[in-house]
Amino acid sequence: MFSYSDPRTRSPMTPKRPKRGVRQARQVRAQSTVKAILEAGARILAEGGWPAFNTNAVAMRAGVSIGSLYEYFENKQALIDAIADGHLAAGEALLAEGAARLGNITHNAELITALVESAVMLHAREPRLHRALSSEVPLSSKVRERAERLRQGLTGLVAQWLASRVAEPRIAAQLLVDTTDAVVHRWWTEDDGRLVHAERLAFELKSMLGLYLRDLISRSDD
Amino acid sequence: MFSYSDPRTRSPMTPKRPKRGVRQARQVRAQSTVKAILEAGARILAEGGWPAFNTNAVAMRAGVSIGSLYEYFENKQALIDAIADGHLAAGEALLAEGAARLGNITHNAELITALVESAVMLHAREPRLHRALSSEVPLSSKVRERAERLRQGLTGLVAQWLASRVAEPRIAAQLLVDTTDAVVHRWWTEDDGRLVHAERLAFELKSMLGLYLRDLISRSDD
Amino acid sequence: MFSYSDPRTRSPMTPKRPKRGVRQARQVRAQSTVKAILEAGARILAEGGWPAFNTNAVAMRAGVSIGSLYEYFENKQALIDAIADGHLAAGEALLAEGAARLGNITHNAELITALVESAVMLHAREPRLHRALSSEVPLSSKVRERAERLRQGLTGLVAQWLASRVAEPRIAAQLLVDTTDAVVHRWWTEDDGRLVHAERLAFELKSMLGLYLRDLISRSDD
Amino acid sequence: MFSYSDPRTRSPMTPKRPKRGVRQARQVRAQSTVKAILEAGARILAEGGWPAFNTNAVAMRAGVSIGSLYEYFENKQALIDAIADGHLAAGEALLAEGAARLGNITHNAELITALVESAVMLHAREPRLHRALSSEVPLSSKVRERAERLRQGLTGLVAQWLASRVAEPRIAAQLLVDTTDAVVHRWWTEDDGRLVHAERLAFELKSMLGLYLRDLISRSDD
DNA sequence: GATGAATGAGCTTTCATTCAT
DNA sequence: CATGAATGAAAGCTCATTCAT
Repeated sequence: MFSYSDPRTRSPMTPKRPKRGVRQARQVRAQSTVKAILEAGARILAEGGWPAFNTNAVAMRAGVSIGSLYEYFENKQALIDAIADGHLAAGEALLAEGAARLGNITHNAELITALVESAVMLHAREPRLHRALSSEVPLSSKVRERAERLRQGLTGLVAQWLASRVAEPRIAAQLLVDTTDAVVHRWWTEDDGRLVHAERLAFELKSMLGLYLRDLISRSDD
Repeated sequence: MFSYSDPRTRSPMTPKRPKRGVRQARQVRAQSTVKAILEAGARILAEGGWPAFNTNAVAMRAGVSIGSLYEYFENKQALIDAIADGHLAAGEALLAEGAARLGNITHNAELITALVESAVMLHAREPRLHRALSSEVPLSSKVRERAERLRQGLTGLVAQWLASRVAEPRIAAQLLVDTTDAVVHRWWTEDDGRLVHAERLAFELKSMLGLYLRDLISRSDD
Repeated sequence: MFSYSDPRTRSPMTPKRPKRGVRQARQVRAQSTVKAILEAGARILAEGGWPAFNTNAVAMRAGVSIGSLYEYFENKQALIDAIADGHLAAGEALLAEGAARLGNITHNAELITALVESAVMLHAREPRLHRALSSEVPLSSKVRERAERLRQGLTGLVAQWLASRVAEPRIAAQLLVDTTDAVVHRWWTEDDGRLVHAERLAFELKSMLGLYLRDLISRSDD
Repeated sequence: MFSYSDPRTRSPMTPKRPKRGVRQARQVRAQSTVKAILEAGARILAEGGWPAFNTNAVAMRAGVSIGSLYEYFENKQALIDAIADGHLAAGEALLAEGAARLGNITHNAELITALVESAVMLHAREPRLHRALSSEVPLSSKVRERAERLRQGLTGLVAQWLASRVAEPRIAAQLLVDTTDAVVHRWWTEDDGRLVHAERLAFELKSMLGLYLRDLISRSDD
């Protein structure tokens, strides 16, 4: 559900020691340090999972001293939260796009396709990192809430589209979204993406969701 | 997907140092010690998750010395594997039952219901333990393979039932099984089971799976 | 104000991990470990002061692993509190003795002498440790309260003796006690005990306190 | 015993790198920077004690970069020594004043009052800073010697006044000075100045010192 | 001279594991 | 066999100090 967030929303970007007269030149260096740390953290998480994720390893991998890491992240939790935040931002961007294009969607198939495609997009980019963040890593409640909000947002979007077409849009939306996300999640995380018949399964998934959706609409036509 | 495994498959059960000239009495005591450790471990995992799971805590909770724990389990990994094995055994039992009753199932709805009910059953018993084992805890490849085999077994069972009814039973079975498991997993692990509309959602899930299944069958009738 | 306390009052003596069926044999080993740690800590404090007092150094000096230290002391604070407690216990013992002998004291001079002698006794034993504990070391409020209670106890004892002799025993007692303690403290901690004229000064101190006391009594006789 | 020291004795005041062809303007700026740092340090020490005193915090509080701090103070020790020096200077000023007025003092009571009042004055201004400097903070031997010299100076002054009146002016002076300082110190540092009966106690202290002094004089009259 | 990002030694604490009793 | 005291590698984090800009 995720990629690197725009700096405005990223609080850990500001060092603890407030600096007066911050200069651009300095900021550039600092920005790249932060970026290096976040990327190193993400890579370590993707490669070795949570057990391999320790602050010294992240700092070393980022080619930065441990002190610098703690200059920009209050503690380990803040670091993983920042990484998760970056990952979530990609999902939020996708959601925003989806919201913009929602008006153009008229056919069931389009909705279903958009849903499945975006779920796949989200998982395909960094499957191992995604798995680590969504299961192994203990995220702060703040980040968990943000992820939940993202999920609610998506469900809301789908519910909105369904509103004029089915009797209980909320329930239907939740099933559609949960099924899509859960199934895609499983396919991409189990076996480290070495899934056989991925295309075929995605087709069947869309087919199943389509059947369900059509049935819902016909039910509410009565 | 998982009760405590039969002793035959559990290697750590046999103490490292061979015992000479001792029997029954000792063995009984050993059995109960092992059982106490496994239960303590499972309870700790269920209550505090992976972060709370440390060997000293498990030994203490089991009312056993840390030395005894290491007498029966080579290391921490062997312990969690044993706990996971126990959990898997429950799933395997359910699968065996299912296999036995498969012949009696004739209607789609029965299959779907059996599938969803058993998934719920598996998750409902110890949701926190299940979550811990299926995401937080780093399991050995051996255990992961056993879990995979269980999944394959279930998929195979469903595929077998479908074989005479649809064109591509394997693909269909995988979608049915994955969807059921993934969706139920999500519902039971998100929010610690405080899911709203759980009944309603389960109904819709069955409805969706039913539609898909009926469609598959009709497709292959052509 | 202080020596090593009797085990009954020393809470950190019990390891964190509660042990069932504690055996005597084991206890002996544990006791000596705890003692070694406390003594090492006291010596380090006495020799290098608070800056030199770090848990690794204490463990090493005690000939014990750092893990053992944390087996018996929850954290660094608990360790210094335990050391301070031990030191306070000596003072409390002295106070108890004093209380027992109070009835036998009839002359001013006896009271003054007892006061000054015990203050000296307390400081003479381990001047550097005493200084470290009473100024450099950040003690927990619990220990500070205990020290305060000890002081109050002594003041109370003196006040009690004065009660039948002077108008405002509480105020007088406080001045006597504070003066004695403060002056002796200064003499013993400044210059690391290399005080010249110590005897002479103690004599003068007693003389001064005696004059004050006699005056107080005569004042209240009017 | 202490205000900010005269620049002649303060070596760290001169920046390490010699400045060529620059004057006044720079020097003024440098002076104010140093002053800001010293004041920030004093305030931090007064508010949070030694544990809160770290160079980065001082620089920030002074509104100065950490680099600038190290431009003017070789290291942390030099900084705290400079702060202590400033504090000592206030005491030295008081001592100088006292020396000037010593000739006008003829009555015992005047001496005692001057002694106690100046002790109180010294402690009353910044009790927490005073406590921090006189106990928590590890001062260099240089500063400790300067403080000792101040004490000796005061004792010498009193001894000088006593010289024509008592037999052993040095001993007597030391007891008077030590008692005053020690007792006032205790009253002002214990309980952060929330002392009850402060007035009353000061009165009694003066009374006690006066009795002692009168006795000394009468003794030497014999 | 000033800045503040960067450094890394050093400190506290945890916990899997061993081994003497 | 059972015990639990002891171990020590490893991880999180701080802060005095440096140095490129």
